Amino acid sequence: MIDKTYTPSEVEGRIYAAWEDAGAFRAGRPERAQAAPYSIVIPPPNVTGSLHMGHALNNTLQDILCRFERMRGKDVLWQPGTDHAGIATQMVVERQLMERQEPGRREMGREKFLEKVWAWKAESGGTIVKQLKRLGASCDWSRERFTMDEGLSKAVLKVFVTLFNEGLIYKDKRLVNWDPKLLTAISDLEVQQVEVRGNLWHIKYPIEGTSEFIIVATTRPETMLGDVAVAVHPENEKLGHLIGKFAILPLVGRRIPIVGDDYADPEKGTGAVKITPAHDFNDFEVGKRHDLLPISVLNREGKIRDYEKHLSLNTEEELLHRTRGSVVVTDTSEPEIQALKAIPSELRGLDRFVTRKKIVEMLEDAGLMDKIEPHTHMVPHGDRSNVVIEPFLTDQWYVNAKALAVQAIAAVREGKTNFVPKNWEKTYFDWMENIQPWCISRQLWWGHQIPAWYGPDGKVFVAETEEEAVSRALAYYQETGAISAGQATNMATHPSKREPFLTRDEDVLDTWFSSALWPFSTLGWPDETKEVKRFYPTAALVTGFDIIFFWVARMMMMGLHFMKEIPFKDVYIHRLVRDEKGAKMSKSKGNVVDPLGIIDDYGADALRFTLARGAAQGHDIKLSPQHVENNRNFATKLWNAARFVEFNGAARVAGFDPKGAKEALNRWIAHETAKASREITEAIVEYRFNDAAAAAYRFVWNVYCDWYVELSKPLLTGPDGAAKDETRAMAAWALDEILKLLHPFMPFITEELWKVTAEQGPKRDALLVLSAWPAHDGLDDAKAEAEIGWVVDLITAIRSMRAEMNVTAPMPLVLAGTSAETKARAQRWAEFVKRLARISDISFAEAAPQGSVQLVVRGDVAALPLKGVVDLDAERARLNKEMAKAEADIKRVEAKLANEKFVANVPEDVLEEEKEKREEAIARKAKIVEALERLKGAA
RNA sequence: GGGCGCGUAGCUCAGCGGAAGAGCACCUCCUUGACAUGGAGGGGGUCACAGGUUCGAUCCCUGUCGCGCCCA
Repeated sequence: MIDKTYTPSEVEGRIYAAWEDAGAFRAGRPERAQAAPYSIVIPPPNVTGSLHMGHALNNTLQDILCRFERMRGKDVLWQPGTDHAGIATQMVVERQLMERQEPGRREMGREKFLEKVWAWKAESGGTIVKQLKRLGASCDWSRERFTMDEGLSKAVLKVFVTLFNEGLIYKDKRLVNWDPKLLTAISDLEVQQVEVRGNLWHIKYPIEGTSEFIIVATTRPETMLGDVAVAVHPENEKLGHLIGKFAILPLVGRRIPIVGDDYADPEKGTGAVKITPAHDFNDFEVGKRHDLLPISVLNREGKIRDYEKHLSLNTEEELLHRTRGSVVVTDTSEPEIQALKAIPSELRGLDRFVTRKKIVEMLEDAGLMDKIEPHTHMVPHGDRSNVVIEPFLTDQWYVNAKALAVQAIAAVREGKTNFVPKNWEKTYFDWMENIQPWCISRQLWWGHQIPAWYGPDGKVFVAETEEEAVSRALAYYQETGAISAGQATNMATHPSKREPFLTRDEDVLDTWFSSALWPFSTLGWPDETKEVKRFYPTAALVTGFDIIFFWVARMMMMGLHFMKEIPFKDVYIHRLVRDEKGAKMSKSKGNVVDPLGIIDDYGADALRFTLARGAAQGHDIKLSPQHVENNRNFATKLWNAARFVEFNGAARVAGFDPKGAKEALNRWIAHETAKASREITEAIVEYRFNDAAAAAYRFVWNVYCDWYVELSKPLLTGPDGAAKDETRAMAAWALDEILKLLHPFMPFITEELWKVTAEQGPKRDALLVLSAWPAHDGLDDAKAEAEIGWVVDLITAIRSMRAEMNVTAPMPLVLAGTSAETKARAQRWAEFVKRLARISDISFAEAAPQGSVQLVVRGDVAALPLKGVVDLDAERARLNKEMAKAEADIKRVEAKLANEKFVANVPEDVLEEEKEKREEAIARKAKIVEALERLKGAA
């Protein structure tokens, strides 16, 4: 017996467990050994993460694809896992240490700290996995991977070393985006531009040997300590003559050249800009063009350097702990030392923002501040730390992304990988074609430590294992005579003796470096596993547009370089889930909707169906509780339809073939089922999730429930016999097909119904999740459609008239001047029409009785003798309205047909169609005229 | 400044060359045996604006105006 109501919270956990117990999600099930493979890798959520609405959408869509393809018989691998989220995880654990008042990361040292991180991961890292299960995600959890696990780490090392040996990874001194709070480099992509209201300070720089000034405008006066030039546009009429002269840098007295460079926009600010190559990306380029040595005046914490204390960019505290491997140790040049010495002592060691204030005061005191203009501009912020990012000159590891991008661009150009919707290609190309070197080193501890070892002279040895790096290094230094054979042997056999002769790079790789390998590293690469062979390349990648650069592009590069093949055939890009008002969900706005809360209240199926129905390509989804409620109602509707079927003894019949149905009603629902399954299948294949969901919704509610169930009632409650048996079998069959068609969208309720409906009829072979997707051939039936379509239209027309005329009482129906076919049809369906349209009796006549209301249904006249029952004036008004419509239709079509050019240009079938339209409209008008005549007679 | 996208019923959105659609909301009626988490019916749109292409434009092109997002 099916319960009266469906309670998701009582069912979902049990159903999920049943799937897992059956190993339903496992790739490589023996019976599918010959099946085509289908694979998707999950965009790995952060191990620190918990499920938000974006995940819910992303994973619902992947789950629809996976369940669909699994039902289509494929050997599906949905590869799950999480990434180690270097910065985020390290921050979480450090915060935890602080809260517990335990020693900090530096105090406990790298090894101890990493133990703490792993302990944290073991305890809290599985949150999101549990949450994905509540959503119904059919991942192969037996293959769950983690970017820091052994296999993936092996892949990372292999890739790093290979690219290094190929010259595609190298160390370089460049400006990076430096996070002065987290004390690490971050990539361009981790920087958010934030609009900030600041000032444009106009500062007077004295011109050497004159009493004149050149005025520069800047948003960052504190960087003037590191100025190396002033630039003006070479064609600047007012200032051009100053090129070649020198300015005297205020407060420090350093002499700096005035150079001509078209970077200085004559229209902007004062037309002259200060050049600070060590603290600005544009200035760095200008500096290079003019051979100017950068001067770094800030240390890694964003404080003014103090040359008396130390000359590295590290602070004193850092110096105590540093080893030579740290990339931040940078040699300081002699001119730089001189420049640092010139910095007023009261500024040294001050924070950058304090310095700004102080410098402004000092300049004002010196009378060198020309003016201060309020100025709103974009300021880079770290997306994790939320502090202002500092362009910072350091040694870091880079990937030559430009070289790797060539193939990645070509693969999309050649259509090997397709973006859906297609227009994302443009975004991809724009970025790929202007790609910058990818900074992959991070000054963190949690991550894949860079496999590079340095000798005493700074020479670098890169290898997958320490043994290999050490042996190569020792051989090298033995050859150069730096060490003796004995020393070499000693260090080779005793790891503890290596330091400080050989030290390992302390830094780790960007988390995205390991994520870039995800489509193959998770399959076991670099080992030659059967999974790599079978499941690479993957079929589709489903992700948000925000990580096209971070992730998609990099997977393309790495996949093509190492696997010689694209990582995925299709990239489906979905949009954002917004709140019901269309605002972006954010913690600070407090409008975040928790998917787990929605699942608690409405069930996972309702949430999934809502997201699927909203997932139109290229559109954000506005999620309102109202929509979720509607889809919960849809689930209820389905549940009740199943109850109806069960009550009426409509059990499945073994070997039932819908093709053999005799009853028009049954042939009709088979026809409609085939149509719906075609629509749904095509839509999913084309990633039109909203269309697929809408087609399913329409079929279940507006076809099966509204008409098939209603029309089947007389048969099901009527006398026993072949027709009743057939209807029972068909009702059950169609319900089964519905369960299958809805399963990818609403897996829980459909699986539950699959189970409870199994109590009647033959035993089920398998869980719904593993059953076969509907493929219906030979069920299309135009004749059945014409028959049932007529019944539906007739009933609808009568109901409509009733509502309009406000007539509720039963009434007789007279079919006037109908064809033999219609007459036969009416006789066949008399009982149904009577029941659903509240008709007391059906009769036939040559002409409609006087004073009757006449309806035109598919060309036939249905008359309802309502003299004295309805307001005939109202009926006249209704008919006149109909007539106006018919006349307008005729007029429009005739205008077209009278147009010579139209007749000449239009394709034959369109012309035919138009002619038919005309005939239909004329006939319709005639019927209306006739009806009006009858009415006249009745008055 | 460059790029992408969007302005269609009160709301959320489909449609994207041949007679304006759905869901929700709204109004009217209905506790008839699956379902009131329901049923039946209805009203409601110069498809942002202005040009152009076409026999024909919500759909294609150009421009304007609004609104997003991404990259400088």
